[in-house]
Amino acid sequence: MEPDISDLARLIGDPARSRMLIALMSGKALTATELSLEADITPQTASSHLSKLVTQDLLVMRKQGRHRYFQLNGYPVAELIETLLSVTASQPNLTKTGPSDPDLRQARVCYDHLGGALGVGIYDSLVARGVLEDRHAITRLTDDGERYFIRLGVDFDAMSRSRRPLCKSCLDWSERRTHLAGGLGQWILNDLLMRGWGQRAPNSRVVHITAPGRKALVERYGIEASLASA
Amino acid sequence: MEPDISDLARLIGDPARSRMLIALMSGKALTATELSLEADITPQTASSHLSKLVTQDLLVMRKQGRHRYFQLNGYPVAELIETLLSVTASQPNLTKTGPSDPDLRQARVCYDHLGGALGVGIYDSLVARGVLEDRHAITRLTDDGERYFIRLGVDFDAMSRSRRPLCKSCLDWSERRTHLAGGLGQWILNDLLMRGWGQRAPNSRVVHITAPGRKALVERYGIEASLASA
DNA sequence: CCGTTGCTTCGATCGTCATCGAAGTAAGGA
DNA sequence: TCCTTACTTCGATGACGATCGAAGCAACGG
Repeated sequence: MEPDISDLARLIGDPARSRMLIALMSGKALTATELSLEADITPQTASSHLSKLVTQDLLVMRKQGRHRYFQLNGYPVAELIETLLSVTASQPNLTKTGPSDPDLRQARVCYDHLGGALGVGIYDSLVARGVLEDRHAITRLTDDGERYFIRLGVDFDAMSRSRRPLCKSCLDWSERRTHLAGGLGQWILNDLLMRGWGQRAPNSRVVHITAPGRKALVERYGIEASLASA
Repeated sequence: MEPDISDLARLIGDPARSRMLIALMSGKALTATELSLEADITPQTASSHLSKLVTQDLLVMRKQGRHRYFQLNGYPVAELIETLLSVTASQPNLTKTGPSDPDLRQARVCYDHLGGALGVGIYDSLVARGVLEDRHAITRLTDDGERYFIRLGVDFDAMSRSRRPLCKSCLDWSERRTHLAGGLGQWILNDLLMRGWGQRAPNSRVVHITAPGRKALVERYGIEASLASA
């Protein structure tokens, strides 16, 4: 007898619940009210849904005074959502949305790292420069790549302490190609944001790149200039 | 606007449909009648469900006379199902099944490669022997490993012609650890079956290992003897 | 040709569950 | 203290879709 996946799938299969899960792919913790707005439902409906998602371990909840903050319950859940997004996006018969948001395709947060055309462009450039090695869809950091990132400021000692993979290929749903996940993928996104080269949109996963940030990304990662344009 | 994953999830979220999808994780093509027996529903209900699964690209169908053979629509779908299995198995609040089938945990087909304790045991042993390198959950074949598999009879030229990754880590739902997927994972399963060291159970994903097969696996892959016992 | 088997389509039935109005509790702040 | 806001619980309602009996079409084999 294998695990019964239908409960899990059915849990995600409700439109309101799936919209809330997608919103939480931003990696942020959102309140119940924020999530009800995301899903365009009343707070009482959201409350009922969120209770289910917490009971069945897809979300974790933290109380802060009267606020209830919800987050995805870790990386496996994010991976599952991204896999669903990827399969959905690659199967035209399942896609009934109109033209997708160009900003979202350009650059967006994929849980804790950068996705979209920009994320893929950085990945490709790093591979072309011998920083990463992509062999049969397996991604690893080269020795040169390690030195490259040390120069950029990465603390590999701290990163090694985590069981988190350094490089992990993450199939980008909008580009259908690989962007970088893992510890280094996360570092790249955080670095970009901390330097002010881009900002996260307040209520979506979009990452807007500034004009100076564009130049900096071209220079830093060797991406094509057209990829960093707004 | 992101892809709407709720349709896909809801499609899998029906108990009868999920049972059929799991049955097809054996990698075999099954007829509509066989699938209706798997799901314990009438043929007419199965027909209705299968039509949906084909229309929405989760399954492909081939007619042979009066027989309709259904298969999973490729590796991304298998990956999605295995991810669902893994998340389900790791979340006790979602698991309401009784003790799992020990044969299924021992050795089973995961789409086209070997999973279960045996699959994980082979993986661990290959890592310990320097055939595979598992670094931060990324799996790659070492140079020694390439020679090792050439000696075993692997044709890497033929395998390189496929875009299929050589080694891919696949998270095993019963062991919660990695077994080997990709071209080499597939080769190992096929080799084992062709040599008669084990046989597939007729109506499940279980792989039964013969007594001589046990010895051979211990010798060939250096697994612990206890792992190959029935 | 005819009976059997595999599979599909149709439509009525009924179980499931998302939804929100109403009501209530708790936290925050003036 | 009192008003506002965040959130939960309850229960009735109605939309949705899985299900199977009935019927039909096509392939197979004696």
